[in-house]
Amino acid sequence: MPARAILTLETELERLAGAPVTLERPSRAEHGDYATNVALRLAPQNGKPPRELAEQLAREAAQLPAVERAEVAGPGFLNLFLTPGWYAEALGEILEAGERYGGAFVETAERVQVEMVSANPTGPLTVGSARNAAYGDAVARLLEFAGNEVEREYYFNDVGRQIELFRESVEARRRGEEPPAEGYTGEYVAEIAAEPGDPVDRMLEEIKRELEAFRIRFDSWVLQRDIEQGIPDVVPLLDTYEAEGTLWARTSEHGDDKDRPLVRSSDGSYLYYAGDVAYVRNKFERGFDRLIYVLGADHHGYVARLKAAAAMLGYDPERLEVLIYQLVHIVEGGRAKQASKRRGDVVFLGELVDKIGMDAARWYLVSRGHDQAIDIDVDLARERSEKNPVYYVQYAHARIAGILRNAGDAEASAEGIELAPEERDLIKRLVEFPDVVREATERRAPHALPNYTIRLADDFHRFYHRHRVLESDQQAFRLGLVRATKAVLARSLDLIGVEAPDRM
RNA sequence: GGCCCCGUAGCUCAGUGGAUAGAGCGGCAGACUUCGAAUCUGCGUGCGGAGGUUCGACUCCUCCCGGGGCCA
Repeated sequence: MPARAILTLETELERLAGAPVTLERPSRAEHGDYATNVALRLAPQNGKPPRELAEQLAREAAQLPAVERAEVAGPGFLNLFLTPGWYAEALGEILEAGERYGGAFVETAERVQVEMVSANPTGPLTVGSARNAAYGDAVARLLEFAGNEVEREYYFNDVGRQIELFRESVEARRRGEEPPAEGYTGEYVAEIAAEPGDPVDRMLEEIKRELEAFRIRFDSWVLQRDIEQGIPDVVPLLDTYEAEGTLWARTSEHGDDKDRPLVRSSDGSYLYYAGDVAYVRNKFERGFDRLIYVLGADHHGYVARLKAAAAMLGYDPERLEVLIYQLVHIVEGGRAKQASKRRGDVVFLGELVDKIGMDAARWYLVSRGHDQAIDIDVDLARERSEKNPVYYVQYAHARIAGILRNAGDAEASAEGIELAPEERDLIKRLVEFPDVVREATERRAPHALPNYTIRLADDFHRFYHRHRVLESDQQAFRLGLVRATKAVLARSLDLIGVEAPDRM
């Protein structure tokens, strides 16, 4: 959903052109404030040269109140230069909306569940889980801001081989014995052993603390044990057959590349997929319109089988969405390490936060595309953190807060008399925000926000250096401009779970 | 062998059909008696390779090469 000032202009141009028009920002200033390629797209069907169509459109567009002048360029682009009145309208819209600007754009709100992290409570959260958390939470925040109702869920194993192994490892430690073969040996095992109580419960408490500190609030914590109770009810609902002493689900009929085993006939024990299906059913029965799973790239095989589960249960598979992010690799001494919680040679979320800080950690983990694998060199983390762009963006916010403190209750306005290039650029950047948010939400790609925020901070810093806000001949307008900038910076940072400080 | 992700500047990465492909880091040279210098200004012969689609391709299609992952 573009800003209203853009939508209005597009609608007027559509009326003139008789075809859909989308405006884009040219990279070069001499190509105008906005441009459209509508003449290029229309030329083939009209049998006229694109430039001729563009010339006619330019003459008509120049009559619009928002348009100062319209020019034809290149193969047939229409370049528009806008009036101060248009800028005032655009800025007024932002000031009116404040931090709500750019949000609440969905046509029909959905009840969405985002299941994320869901790491086994056999150790503290790793940086791999932290990426899941940072990415999943940013997607959830975007969906909320868009106008949906979102719940965050954490699913954890409280039964199974790894859990038993973890308990045995801690108990062996308490008795002063060696851990079992393939058991857990990390330092945190000793710390848990030194305290009373069930190791799994303690670990789970620790994980909850870590996630809260990481600014993620979960609405529900679901136990594997509880979900598995639904298995006997769900198996009869599926398309199954018996072969090789096993009951199979015919998932290959629903887009999976092969069928999945459900029940071992010899002892009636349930296999892993049976639990997956029971969980899918459980989620749908709780009334969600959309289920989102956030999984690492090593789980990409789950996509087809989870969608097959939804289909077999009679739900539209489109309502079940699996977001896959690429893995985090640990690099130490220039060499990649094989991360293993069991052996303890892994980097934990807590260590990353200790080295680079909470804001830099959240920023860093979400600022790369989720399709991009991340390397973390922990030795370099602190050094790099001092140069993290998050501080550049936060500084812009703090600077504005300082100006507004000094301004007291001075009046702010959207009306500028004469607009400098830096003021036009800053307003156009703010006008981009609703599009950035919508696209980031629809593509489940929150990394667009850090990138946008850097450009916004950049435009602000440049403006700041060339123009005084207070005690200038345009104080009210410039106060309006920086106030709008502050609101959009704060919202952008909030969407990725980073704080927007008033002082640094 | 099948499937998924990636190859863009020295390094880390943006850019899912538009004009002369961008930012951060690193490097060099400048700017504070003025609202916060954690800032600003200037300096850049790069899209792995080959075909194809299009008025127009980093972007879409096919094949090849290279890196990561899952399954067999």
